[in-house]
Amino acid sequence: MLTLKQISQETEKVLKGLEKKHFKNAKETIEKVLELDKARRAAQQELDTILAQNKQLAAKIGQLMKAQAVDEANAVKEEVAALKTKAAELQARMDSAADELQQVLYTIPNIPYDEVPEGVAAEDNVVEKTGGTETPLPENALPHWELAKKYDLIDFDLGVKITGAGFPVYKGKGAQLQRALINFFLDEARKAGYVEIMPPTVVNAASGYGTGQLPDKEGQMYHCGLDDLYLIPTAEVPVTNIYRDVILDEKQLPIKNCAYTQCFRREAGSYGKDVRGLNRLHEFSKVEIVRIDTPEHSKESHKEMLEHVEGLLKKLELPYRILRLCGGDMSFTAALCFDFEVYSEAQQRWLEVSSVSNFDSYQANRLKCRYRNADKKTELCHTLNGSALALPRIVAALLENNQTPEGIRIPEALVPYCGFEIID
RNA sequence: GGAAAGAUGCUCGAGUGGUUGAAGAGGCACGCCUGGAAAGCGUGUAUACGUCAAAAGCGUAUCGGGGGUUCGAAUCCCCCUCUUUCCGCCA
Repeated sequence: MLTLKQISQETEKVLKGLEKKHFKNAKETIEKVLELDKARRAAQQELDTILAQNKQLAAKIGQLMKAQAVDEANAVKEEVAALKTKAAELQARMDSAADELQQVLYTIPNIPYDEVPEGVAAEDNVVEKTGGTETPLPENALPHWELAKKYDLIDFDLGVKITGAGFPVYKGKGAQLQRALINFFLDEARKAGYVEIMPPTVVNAASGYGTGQLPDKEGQMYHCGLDDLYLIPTAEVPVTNIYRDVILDEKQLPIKNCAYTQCFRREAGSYGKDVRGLNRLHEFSKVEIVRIDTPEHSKESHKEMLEHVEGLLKKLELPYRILRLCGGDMSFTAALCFDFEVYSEAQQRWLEVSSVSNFDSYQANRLKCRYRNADKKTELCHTLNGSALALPRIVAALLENNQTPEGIRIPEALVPYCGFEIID
């Protein structure tokens, strides 16, 4: 969430940012925040004074009791009683203002950086770069769900039987390909200096709040009611929460972690024409990269992450493009975000395979993830993350784009990981 | 599932009602000492909020979380959470 300092000291900038993000009632909400903050501070000032008096009187009673001056002590006690009622009242006022303030702050999204383009939706995103090799396919090219069936790689019906729609079963070379991609992505991340983490796949509510999935996306996560735990929608959640309530040393930054996990998303309300095959799943594999950094260096970090992801797509020989997301299409918590899409020749459409975001201090403020700077002062870190990469759509594009009359060709970089050059 | 014990600062660990934000030890940082290092000695070593233009300073809160008793609670009472150990069950 935004810091009170940002809101009170840079009110105009915040308002402009919220407008760019198409957040409704920005002005009223910000005014409400400032008002609640003022109320809270006023209550605290008064309360602190009373508590200080109280404390002194209590010490005095202690001394009197020791000196056996019971009558005098009792007189002071009466004095304290009056203060106590007042203190309770002020405490209640302060707490309710603080609670309400917190609730309002939760509803305010992050503000975009200046370099984020104006815009409402996906159509307004800006294509930054296009790369990779497009390979035109013959007329009778098949979409990946047909190919998956033809070569017996993925069984969607079997998934329905075992679990439900959106939980495919990978078989034979299909399963091997999954494992190959995961290892390939992890190795590439390790070579780029990311420390591998294998986190839990189930998290508690505190972690959900830490990275902002709660309360915002409550209905999008699978929830284990009996134990009040959530299946992770991305490794971002457990990995970033490693740094919740932590004060790092500046020397430790930037922290670079990567993790492979299964990801679970309910995708409530998103059934439709675009969800065929691997295009949208409830469970999928993904390698995520996460960085914790100083404010000064986070933009540089972001760039490095973009280059890393681009490198992966190049090695996989997939046609790709990089989109700079517009204010209206960015996620709630992002300050700057680039999407990577690969072109699916058979479906004739772009598929999103990665989203690389800088959250500025927004996420860190919720996480209370801070670092001690050179002056020994604690400051909020910046957090960043990106998919590197999510498997299903990569698999879709690989199958579709590399189909030949002989079978599906495996890109060179993946051959050592797969142990085969062609799926036939 | 049953039973027991426990949760204190970066770590270990003392503390059962009165200047305890918290003894002591370790670690770490800085300084002295040294040719250099070790040892030794000295100093320092939480966070949040408020006050302030800011810093210093000062005030308040915080000994797992919440509530209560009390003039006063790390210390007493209640509830919750978590951890550990033993038994049972089990991949």
